[in-house]
Amino acid sequence: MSSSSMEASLNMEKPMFSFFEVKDEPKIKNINHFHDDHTLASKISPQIVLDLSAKGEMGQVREENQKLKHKLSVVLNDYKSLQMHFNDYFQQEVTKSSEKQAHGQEAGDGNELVSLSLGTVSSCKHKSDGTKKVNSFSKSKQDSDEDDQELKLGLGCEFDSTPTRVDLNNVKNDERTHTVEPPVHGLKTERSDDNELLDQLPLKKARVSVKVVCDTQTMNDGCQWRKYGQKIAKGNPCPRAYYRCTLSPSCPVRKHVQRCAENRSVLITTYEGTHNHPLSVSATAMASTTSAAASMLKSTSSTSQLGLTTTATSTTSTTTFASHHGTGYNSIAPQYPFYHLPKTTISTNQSHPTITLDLTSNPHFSRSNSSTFTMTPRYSSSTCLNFSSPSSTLSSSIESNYKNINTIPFSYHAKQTPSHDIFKNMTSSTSQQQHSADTIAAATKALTSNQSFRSALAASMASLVRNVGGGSKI
DNA sequence: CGGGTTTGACCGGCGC
DNA sequence: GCGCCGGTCAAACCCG
Repeated sequence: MSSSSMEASLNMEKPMFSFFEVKDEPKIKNINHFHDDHTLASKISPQIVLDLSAKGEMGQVREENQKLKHKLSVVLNDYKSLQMHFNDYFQQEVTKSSEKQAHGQEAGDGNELVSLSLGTVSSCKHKSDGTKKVNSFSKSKQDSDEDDQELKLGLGCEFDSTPTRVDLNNVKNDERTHTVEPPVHGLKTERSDDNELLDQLPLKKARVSVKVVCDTQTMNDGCQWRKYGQKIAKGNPCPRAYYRCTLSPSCPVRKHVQRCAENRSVLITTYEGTHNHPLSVSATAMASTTSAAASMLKSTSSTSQLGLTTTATSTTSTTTFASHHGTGYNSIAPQYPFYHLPKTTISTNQSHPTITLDLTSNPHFSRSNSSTFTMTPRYSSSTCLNFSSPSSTLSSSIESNYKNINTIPFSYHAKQTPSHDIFKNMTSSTSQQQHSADTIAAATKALTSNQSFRSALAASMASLVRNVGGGSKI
């Protein structure tokens, strides 16, 4: 090996040394050695001395390199061994969870995992796809060992082509590659019989209606909408306005807004579709609310019928993983405790499975034994309180950071923090005409001043960084 | 001038 | 087949 090639080799090895934080001792030793040799240098040619010292230095470095390579191979072997054990463990968990869920759905109880997706038919089928659910579950479980009574807060987009077994190395890639909402056709083949309603309506997207008391023309949900039509619907003198999401040109999400015929102060906003782009925090809040509702729609669909009214409790045993559509931003959602939805109505009007969240009356939120806070506070006329104004600087300012965190920081372990107090404070304002900007500012202040919230947010960020960034596989 | 809104026309599903 | 109705399109219009 020539000296130049050796130098090249050394240059290549150097990063590894620094990676393993090899101390400078060899170098120091070499320097001393160099000095010793240098005393001879006065008698011998300086060039020869340099060659000798360099060769000696390289020899020691090579020796260290060999040791480190050996250590590295040992570490890699340990890592592979651990990974195999890890996979085996998860496969066992998969089996257990599948059995649990199969029994849980039949029995109507089950674990309290909720998929939060803005319900689409394509995602509905996952309800019966036990394996996928478990995949999602197990993946999220990496971040938390809590296995029950938790809620996945995602922005609804669920895909059906995830691997049928736990392959931790592939899951992440799968999520990232699913950028297009799968076609709704042919879904029936994969769905189980317990989802009769949606089986009967395989081509219709689930809808989520939100009824709020609102003085403004539309409810500010953090998204950006463009009006594309208006109609006078039968039986309601108030016109219905049609909007589509303009945050992304290809976003399929639409909503229509209509005032209640009986009570003009009540605004009925119906969402349909799933965002295929990152959302601001405020928009995520809305999406998560509707997602939870959509999930409930799915989970209760087997018993739903026209006019069925229920208070949303932990009725769902759905554990489908909700990842943000096509972006992977929400590839791993931390698990959160379940919270209760407000008064909820499920119907199949117009052949669309629709769930309505009635936020116009005091919802009497209750807390389950296991925790949780009520995510959906009562809306007042100052609607923009909960979901910021589209024009708010909050949304835009958060947007950039939020692109890395699509998991909603709106909900977190309530065991740690009575976060509903935040909302109580936020919603305690009785000023019906309070400007949204003021409200947003207050909300921002309330959130950012809450240490626990920040901690939860940091944990959420860390979780995503671990799983989305850096390419780490476990 | 570009982007959003308005509004009449059009289309497709559904019931009779 | 026909009419009703919800939903969408697109040209005209408006506004900053």
